[in-house]
Amino acid sequence: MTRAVRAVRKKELPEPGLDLGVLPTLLGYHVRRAQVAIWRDFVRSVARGRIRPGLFSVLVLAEANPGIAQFELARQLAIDKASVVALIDKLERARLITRRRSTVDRRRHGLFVSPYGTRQLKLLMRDIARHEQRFRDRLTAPELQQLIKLLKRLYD
Amino acid sequence: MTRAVRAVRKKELPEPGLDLGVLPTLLGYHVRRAQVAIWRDFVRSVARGRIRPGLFSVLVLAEANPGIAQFELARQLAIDKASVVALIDKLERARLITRRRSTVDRRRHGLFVSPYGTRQLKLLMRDIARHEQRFRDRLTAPELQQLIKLLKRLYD
DNA sequence: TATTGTTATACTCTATAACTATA
DNA sequence: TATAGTTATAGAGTATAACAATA
Repeated sequence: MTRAVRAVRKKELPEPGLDLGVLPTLLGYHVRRAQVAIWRDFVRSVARGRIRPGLFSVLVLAEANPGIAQFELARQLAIDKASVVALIDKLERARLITRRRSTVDRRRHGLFVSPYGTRQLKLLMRDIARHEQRFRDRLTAPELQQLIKLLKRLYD
Repeated sequence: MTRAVRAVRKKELPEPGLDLGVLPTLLGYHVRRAQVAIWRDFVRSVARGRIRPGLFSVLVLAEANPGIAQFELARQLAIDKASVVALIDKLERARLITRRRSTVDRRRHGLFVSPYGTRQLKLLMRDIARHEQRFRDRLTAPELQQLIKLLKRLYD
């Protein structure tokens, strides 16, 4: 490409400094970008990408609430109960969780983290801690508290 | 169900007050929940769900940067150039955007918002403003500025 | 009748690889 | 050789509808 053409292109086509228009004035834009940044770091650094944030949440909730029913998980994650089935299938195939039919209400399949799952969760938490730290390092302690407080305000 | 059974279930199965375990200590958890809340409100309230946040971003970027190339869009949105094609296809079918081959570099398809697209974007902005306002109402002006500043810190 | 879990199906958003046309 | 756009294909993640088992 000639020098003249390069000059023309500079005029005709927008280059490095892109105009973001109205986007930076929108709260949703910034929340989205922060979420994407954190999501990618999570996938890159936790369990070699084999456990995504969704599966991790399920594992934590099942560990904290032994015997939790799938529809309760669905409600907490704000997804349909049908969508939970695939998540649990995956965790069960990985031997991290077991379904046990409730003797009290036989429609329910209580979820229990296996001993192996508990051990794996402990290992996972080490990756998570490092992942978290990378973002906390960008904030002071009061800033972190303030940020969480304001985010809660958006979804509570 | 008998009264006795209800009592047993209360012991055996976790109910309303779910234990969230370690989740509330994680920054990513709160960012994710805020993002989901904003996303859902966007889909519910903007263009009757026919324009999602992704398409909206593309439209705004094309309007602010007439002739922008698809690979530049891809870089800005941090997605693959192949993924941009489907987005542009959709916007072109909706007559909001046109591809025009660059005369300078014939590999590039410059993107231009159509006059109709510009009008639609203006209408869209009214929905967006109301959507934004619903979340801004939960914060004071200084809190909003602080929140944006801290979110930027996470992805910059 | 209502609830819990499941299957079947489909849609959105994204990625990778291989291709074309241009540079 | 490298770049811009495209196609084909696949994999998450989600939804809806219909169903079986159970309450």
